[in-house]
Amino acid sequence: MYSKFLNVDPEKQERIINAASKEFAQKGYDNASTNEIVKEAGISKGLLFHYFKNKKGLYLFIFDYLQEMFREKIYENINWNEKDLFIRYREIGLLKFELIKSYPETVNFIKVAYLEDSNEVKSDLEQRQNILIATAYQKLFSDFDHSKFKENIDINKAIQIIFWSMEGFANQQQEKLKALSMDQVNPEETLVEMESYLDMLKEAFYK
Amino acid sequence: MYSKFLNVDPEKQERIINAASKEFAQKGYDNASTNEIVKEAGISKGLLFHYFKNKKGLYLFIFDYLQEMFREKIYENINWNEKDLFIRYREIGLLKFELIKSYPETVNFIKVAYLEDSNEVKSDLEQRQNILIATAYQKLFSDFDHSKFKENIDINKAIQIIFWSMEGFANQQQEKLKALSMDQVNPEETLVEMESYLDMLKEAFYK
Amino acid sequence: MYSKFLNVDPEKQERIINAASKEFAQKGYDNASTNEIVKEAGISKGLLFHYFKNKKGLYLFIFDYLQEMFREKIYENINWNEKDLFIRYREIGLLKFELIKSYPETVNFIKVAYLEDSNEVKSDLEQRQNILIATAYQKLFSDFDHSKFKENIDINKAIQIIFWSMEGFANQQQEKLKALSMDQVNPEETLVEMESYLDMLKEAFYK
Amino acid sequence: MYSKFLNVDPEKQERIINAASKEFAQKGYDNASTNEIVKEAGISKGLLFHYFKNKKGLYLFIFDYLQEMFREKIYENINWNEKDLFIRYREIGLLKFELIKSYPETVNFIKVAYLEDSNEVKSDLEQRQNILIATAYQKLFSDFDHSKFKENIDINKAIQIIFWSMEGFANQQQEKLKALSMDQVNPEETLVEMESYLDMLKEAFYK
DNA sequence: TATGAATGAGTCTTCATTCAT
DNA sequence: GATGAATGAAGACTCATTCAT
Repeated sequence: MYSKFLNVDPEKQERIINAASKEFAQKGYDNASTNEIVKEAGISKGLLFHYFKNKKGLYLFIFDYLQEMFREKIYENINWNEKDLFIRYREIGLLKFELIKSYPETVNFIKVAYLEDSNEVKSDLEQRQNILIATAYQKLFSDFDHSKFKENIDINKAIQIIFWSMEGFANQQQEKLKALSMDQVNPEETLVEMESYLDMLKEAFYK
Repeated sequence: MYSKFLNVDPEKQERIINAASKEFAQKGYDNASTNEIVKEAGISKGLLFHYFKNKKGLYLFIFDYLQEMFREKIYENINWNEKDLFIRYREIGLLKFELIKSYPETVNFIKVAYLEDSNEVKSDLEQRQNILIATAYQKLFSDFDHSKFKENIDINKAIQIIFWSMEGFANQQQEKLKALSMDQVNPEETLVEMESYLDMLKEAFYK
Repeated sequence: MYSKFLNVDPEKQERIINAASKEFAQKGYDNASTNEIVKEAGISKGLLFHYFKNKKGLYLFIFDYLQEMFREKIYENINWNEKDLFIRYREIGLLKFELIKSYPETVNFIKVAYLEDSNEVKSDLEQRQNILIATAYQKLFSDFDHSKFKENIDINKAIQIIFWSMEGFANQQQEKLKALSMDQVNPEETLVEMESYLDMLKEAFYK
Repeated sequence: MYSKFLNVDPEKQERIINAASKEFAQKGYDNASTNEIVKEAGISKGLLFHYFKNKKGLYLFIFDYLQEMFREKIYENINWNEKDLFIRYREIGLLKFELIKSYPETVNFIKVAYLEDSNEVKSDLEQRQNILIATAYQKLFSDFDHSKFKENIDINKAIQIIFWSMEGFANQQQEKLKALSMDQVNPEETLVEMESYLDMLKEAFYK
């Protein structure tokens, strides 16, 4: 499918991926300009379409490529034997922080893609997201040791609340990041704050 | 500012507001077409720009107008004397449900506006949202009776967790709504489910 | 449908019709450039699409417009009471000559349109041509006085032969015209030659 | 000129000729895509231009090649000793029918080439067609026995009328063919109808 | 000989905005 | 106030042709 692209000079591949993910993340699918992408990547108009056939092909390639990259990072960095929910969440939080620090543009692309509502790519994205949720996501946010929860509560609902809280916390931190530069943020502090939330939830739902 | 517009026949005002909010909600700022708006509203191209100067002016007017409308609805329907957090959340949940049922298009506009990332209006929207959060929002989600909380917990963090949980729940419900039509949803059921989450959180954080 | 266009300054209408029919006649539908048309007509890119929606709309408008123009000329200049086939063909030949002299570009457009095979407009053209053949064409090349034909021949086949001969003659003359300029052609001579063919066919098929 | 091409594997030559003639016949010179041709022929982009220098070179080669092929078929199948015009036309009609049945794509290419009006190849084609008409064509449609014609008529004009009638008939049959598939056509019937026209013309112009 | 990546001018079409009426 | 004709830059995408390998 994308064999043409995957056979070219890796440095050029990277330039194109960076240019495209940045443009798509900033402007969304419809308003991203292939003109801008080729200008930024330093390639000709025709070449982009030689590689990807059309704008949609480029977008979905970038999506798949980055998704896969993050999936790999996650697989490598999560201790799948650990079944304690709170320990897992600490790991996830730490990893998320690392990823944002290392690949800010691309993290942003993936995040924005979940909100993309251009008719042109909507259904393809939804399909991909359903697959993702049914696989990696599932594995990441379930399969916990239930024996540690208090006995008189609905465990699935408790897990939901923890999930929502962590998402809320992450969004809050990202909002802060927008205003400040990466350097001004103290990762230690953020992680300590996250832990304090996790501790409150542990106190609430664990025996 | 928009005095020209506000002096015209109210029925025409409504036609324009409806046409514009629908178009913006469906396509986002950049992809919304002023052509479509004037066609739907039954007015001429020039008149729209006579009233609002440019597309951005129209967008921000619509945003302010609808925001204000919802603010009024909220003020009228919330019992501001009630300081119990969980009772307040029940009221908010109920009200949200009513609003979605009565003004689906406009609720959608406001919701989408918070995700709008067109460079053209981004900063103006952020400014408005900051103001909002500092005023109405603040009032809605704070000023609670702290005496009912357990004594050894960080009350502000508990309030955050409850807020994030309710946001997560609302988003989950909206996802469901997308697939189903409004009629197929059982409001009773939704509210019961919401209450069960609230009860769990109450158990966790109240004395 | 094309009311926008039909309401503008007739001189501008003419410029656009001339520019478009010339471009389409020379290059065919697909290869005609709307860029060239607007340049030649002295209007902006957007205006053309304001009038005609798209290239196809422009093409079909031009086709209908010119077709109708020629239809009117034919109706005015043919003596419909005359039922003698050979007198009718003399009239048609004379009229054709006049039209080519007065509207060389547009005659060319119509002629080329019958050979157009772009998928984009093929079916629309065929439909129009079927209608035309079923109406004007039919009337022009049928309804003759059969009593003057020799009795032992197939009259319909005789009429066909006369039709094909006149078409062949007209094409031959147009080929000559391409090489020479209009001025160098002697209309008298052409008409005399045509008559000599008609006389031979009359001798062959009339009593 | 095309020595590079003529020295390669004949099977590959054939693949290229078939692919190119099909594409050109279907879309005309300008809209034919060299991309499609190389894809269909199973060769690389560069190789096509290595053989033929450019698109025009390819087109004219194909034209000459097919023209020559048909010229040979004609020479082999026409009885050049027979000087009777009507017998010759019967032979030609029969041969045309055979060729259309055996080489539909390539016959189509030649036919369409005569209507080709792309500026890029127009003059080259016209030149070739003039040469053709001055040679093979001349021989095919002239050099008849004049002694059989009625004495008081212009024999050259009579020959023209017969030529135009046969062309008209052939076009009429091809129109029919477009609607129907080749299998649905009854060759017997077509030839009988052709003969009836020839008989009428014979009656008209022969002693 | 053979490949196919690379080019960039050209294609039609849409758009917010202006301005004479 | 109200109209809608007019603008032209920008959009995605295609194409014949070249050239390093």
